Amino acid sequence: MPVTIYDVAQKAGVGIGTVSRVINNSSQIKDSTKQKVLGVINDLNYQPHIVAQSLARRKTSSIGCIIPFFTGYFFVELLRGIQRKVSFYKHELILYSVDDVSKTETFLKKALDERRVDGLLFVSLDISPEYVRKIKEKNFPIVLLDSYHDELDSIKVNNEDGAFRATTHLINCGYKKIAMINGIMSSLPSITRFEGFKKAIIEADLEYDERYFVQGDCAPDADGFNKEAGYLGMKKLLELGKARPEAIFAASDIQAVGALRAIGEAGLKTPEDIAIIGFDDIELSEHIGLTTMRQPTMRMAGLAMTRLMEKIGSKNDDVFVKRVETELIIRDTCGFNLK
Amino acid sequence: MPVTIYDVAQKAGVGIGTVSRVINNSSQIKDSTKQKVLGVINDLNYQPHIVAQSLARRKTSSIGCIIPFFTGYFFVELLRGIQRKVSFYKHELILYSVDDVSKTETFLKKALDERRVDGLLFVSLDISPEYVRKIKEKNFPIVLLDSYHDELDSIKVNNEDGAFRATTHLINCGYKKIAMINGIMSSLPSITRFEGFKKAIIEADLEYDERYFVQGDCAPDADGFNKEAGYLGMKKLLELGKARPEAIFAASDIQAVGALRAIGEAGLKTPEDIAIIGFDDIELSEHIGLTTMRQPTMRMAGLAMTRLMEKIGSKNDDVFVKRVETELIIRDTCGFNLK
DNA sequence: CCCGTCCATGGAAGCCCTTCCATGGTTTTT
DNA sequence: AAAAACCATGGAAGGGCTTCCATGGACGGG
Repeated sequence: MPVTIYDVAQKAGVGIGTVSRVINNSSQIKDSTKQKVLGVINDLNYQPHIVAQSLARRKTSSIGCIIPFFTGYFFVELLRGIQRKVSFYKHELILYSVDDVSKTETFLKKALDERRVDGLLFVSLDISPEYVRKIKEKNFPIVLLDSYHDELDSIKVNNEDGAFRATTHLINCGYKKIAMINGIMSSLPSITRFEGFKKAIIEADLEYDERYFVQGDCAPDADGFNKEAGYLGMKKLLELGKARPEAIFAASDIQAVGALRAIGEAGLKTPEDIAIIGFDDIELSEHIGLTTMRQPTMRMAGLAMTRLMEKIGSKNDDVFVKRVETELIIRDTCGFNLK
Repeated sequence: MPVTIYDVAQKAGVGIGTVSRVINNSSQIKDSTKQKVLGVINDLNYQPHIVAQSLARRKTSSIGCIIPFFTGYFFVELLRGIQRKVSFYKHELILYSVDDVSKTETFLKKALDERRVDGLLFVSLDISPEYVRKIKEKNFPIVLLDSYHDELDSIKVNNEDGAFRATTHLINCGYKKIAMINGIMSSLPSITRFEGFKKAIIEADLEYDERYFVQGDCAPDADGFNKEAGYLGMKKLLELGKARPEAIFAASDIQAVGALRAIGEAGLKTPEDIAIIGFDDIELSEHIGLTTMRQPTMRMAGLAMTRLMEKIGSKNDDVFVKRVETELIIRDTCGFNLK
């Protein structure tokens, strides 16, 4: 039988209220009493029962994270940053990883209705109007990370600018026939990255060729930001034969990896035959020398968590939006270092 | 104010016990009553308060996972399998990711003493005798995954055999000068993989050359199973000049990636100049054509979770040990397909 | 020396469920 | 027809904490 606050109180010859005050570091306590209670706590090896505390405090000290865990390593790196901050705030992280987009709502429902978490980090997914309404209604603390909705707090990356600069970098490297491999166009990052790509092409007075824009073919429940999509997209571009592009902007590093494979299988070399730039800067990119636009994952995760904890503390309801910038990381695949 | 079981009971004109029975699908309930209560639950949009349920049931419906999240993608893939099963069992997953080995105990303490989780999955880490004792004492449900202790349940991979077969495969490909890049030798997988490597070398009547065995140099808190360690290890082997090995067995895929980079930087090619085989079969290995020993991550995760749920259900205390086998995945880097 | 303050403290009530026991009604048995 | 067995149900107790309110002692001021 676990030791409870009553055992401690009895053995210390004080009331349970006093023990509770000691545990919670209340100021209204005589130092001698505090030491005595602390001694007993130590002797009995007492640990407060977190669940009971949660019930009484009406706080769970845990935050939930709804994240499409399985579609890419970008998320893994975000998760890293999140976990770090969660520990820092002495909270627990409950992971709701979505491997099938339809689960998003199930998880939202759980988090909102069951009151198991104090707040929610909602990563890279779309949120339905119905749940936005529910969230506003309950004034439930939530922060969108790498996602956006105008009524909710969000940390997002400047995708358009990132795509613009990625494409511009390829242009500066001297390429004229530039293609883009994108995710499915129903996702916001896909749309904005495409905008940036197109803008760069047009501002440089290059011709926008529809054949040079391919969307990730993928399984119905995925988002196209994966290896296969990159591979298949590249295949499609290679089928253009002589008209094939000289350089590729892939909307994610993992797509770039797939594309690289297709390029290799075609007996071509990077960057000599086809240059490529990715987006994300996931860990493996460094190893394969992929030029890419780095998303500041740690920073994004940190900002999101800080904001979330702030909201949990004080339920203010102004909408907070933070946009972070990407950084061009030049490696081998863009051909920049060839000159 | 959230709606409670009392509100439901009152509105439905029944007692709280009855409502509770409906929620929990008790058999002892007249169907007409059940329907009536269900109706009210729906009307009021009632959701049981999970924390209160946990307290009353003395179950949290959540399981914890202590995992060295940040040292490799192998863990990410295990986590994938774990999460899938956790959802299946309608539980929650609390993630305790260890980025600094010293945190292991902190997390163990939390999980054991605070009673926030019903059980624990302990992945790829070492557990101190003190905690083994505590666990046995409390009969706390825990399963070690990719780790081992003779008094606790564990799912482990046959590392020795895997390493043996990996090395043998290189031998079969015709290489004679074979090196191994390993993690730090204080970790069990490192030790057993080394055993397998050595056994293969000796059984093939090749000479075991000490210079061909390098341990991952790495940060003090890491385990050497990472990219840098692979990179540095390979550099060391390349410094051997003419005496350099013809083929490498890397104890993890991510080390192989690092090694590959070092090979590339030295102007050498794989597998023509130096062949390499990894261990793990992480997702990216397929893309870079890395020959490797696949660890059945999904299966391991599934087995561990199944066992854990079984233990949570019925506290039997026999020790369960399951050893799974690796699978040779032949791709490009071993040179097998060159012939 | 008495009264008003202020502190440290005890403990009841409350958080929201589950579960056990008691109850009254119904059905079966003899 | 009475006794026995059975059911569905209500609600108190209990799970382990926090917090508010009441209390009594110490202390300063008049």
